Amino acid sequence: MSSESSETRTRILEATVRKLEAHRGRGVRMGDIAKESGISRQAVYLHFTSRTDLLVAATRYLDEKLDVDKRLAPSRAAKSGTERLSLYIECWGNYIPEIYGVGKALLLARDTDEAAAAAWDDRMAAMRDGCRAAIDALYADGNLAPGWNRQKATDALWTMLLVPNWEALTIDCGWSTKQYVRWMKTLAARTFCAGQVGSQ
Amino acid sequence: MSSESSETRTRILEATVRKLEAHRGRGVRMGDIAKESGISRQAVYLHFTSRTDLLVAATRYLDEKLDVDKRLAPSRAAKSGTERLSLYIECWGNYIPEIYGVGKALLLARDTDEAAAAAWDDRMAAMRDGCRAAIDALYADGNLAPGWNRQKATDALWTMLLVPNWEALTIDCGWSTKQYVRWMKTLAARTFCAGQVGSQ
DNA sequence: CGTTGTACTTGACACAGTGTCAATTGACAC
DNA sequence: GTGTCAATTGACACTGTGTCAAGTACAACG
Repeated sequence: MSSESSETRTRILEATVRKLEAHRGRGVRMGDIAKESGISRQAVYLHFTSRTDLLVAATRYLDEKLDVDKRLAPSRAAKSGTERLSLYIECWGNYIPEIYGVGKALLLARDTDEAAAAAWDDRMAAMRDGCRAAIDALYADGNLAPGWNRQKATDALWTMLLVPNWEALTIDCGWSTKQYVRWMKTLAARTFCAGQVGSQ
Repeated sequence: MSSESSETRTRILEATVRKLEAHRGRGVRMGDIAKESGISRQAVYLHFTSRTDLLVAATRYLDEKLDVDKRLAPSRAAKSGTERLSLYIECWGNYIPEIYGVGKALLLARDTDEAAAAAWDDRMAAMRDGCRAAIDALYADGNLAPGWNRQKATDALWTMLLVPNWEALTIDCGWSTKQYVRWMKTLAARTFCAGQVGSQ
């Protein structure tokens, strides 16, 4: 059911993404999505078994559409750990605003739904892999700042890059995503790269 | 109604705090709280107009019980900006785990309820005041690291200290609160204090 | 042409949780 | 005793999710 790709299914996914984007992931009901898709509420359930199922599918759909892998390529091709760290933050930082609505909805569903929690955790685990790869690259260069081991450094970097921090700085404090990215790069470099001092 | 202080009211608040603490703020229903208080569900509504009203009251109750003001005294009495920053982080960092359950419940209600959102924002605004005070003290000493203005530094410090970061490091990554506090102090000192280098 | 299958519609309904309402009980005070 | 106040009981409205059954529209196929 939720694995095939029909025209209607895509229309539902498009509508879901649109609605969630528009409402920042909050208060979007199955009926709203149905209306936006131009079909009945029940028809949505013909394609997705539950709200969570739909949210998860929408996340995957968006990932595909935005081509995460392609975006990550530069970071993977980096010549040094320092460069890799910087490029990874650049990539992820600019990705957050694009998935924010859908992500937020999943994050909210997380608190009542086991499956949503798993899907979100999966997502965060993937992001964590990127963090670990950057830290490992730094370590391989002998450039991981003293006082860190790879595990703890990965923990700290992963936490820094979590969505709520982007949310706080941009939505609550009014920073632009560009400012956010710039700051995170500086902070990470200063924190994890040996011999780095750098000012803001 | 929600302003007087009867014996039953206190019992409800105690029960609420206990339940939320035990379940980390998730999935606690009005009926559960009533049962925990040893009264009927409807009786709870005789004391609190809504779930949100109860949550907000529980937050205030807990604040009073834990005596926030007293805890903040050392930080306020600090002799230097650097010390103030450190003591503030110490205080807040150790406070988070004690209010986590209730805070989380409020944070979750925030997404569906206007009043809960306002209550939480209030709370965060208070925390932000503490951040601003620390940054101002640093600035007054001429010790705010170059590249920062007070506004942006307050934004950044406030974001660092937000609950989700504690949540990620302790609950998801398994750090102790002690480790968390130590790291936040180091990070903040290194980031905001002029001439500071410091290792982990 | 009729048959069959598929996608969708309509409307009813079960379920959980919040919040409301009305009638009742029990205790204590005057 | 009578009044008052706190609490109880049970019914109910409302919202949103998810299910179910019957019906419709349409295309493919004999």
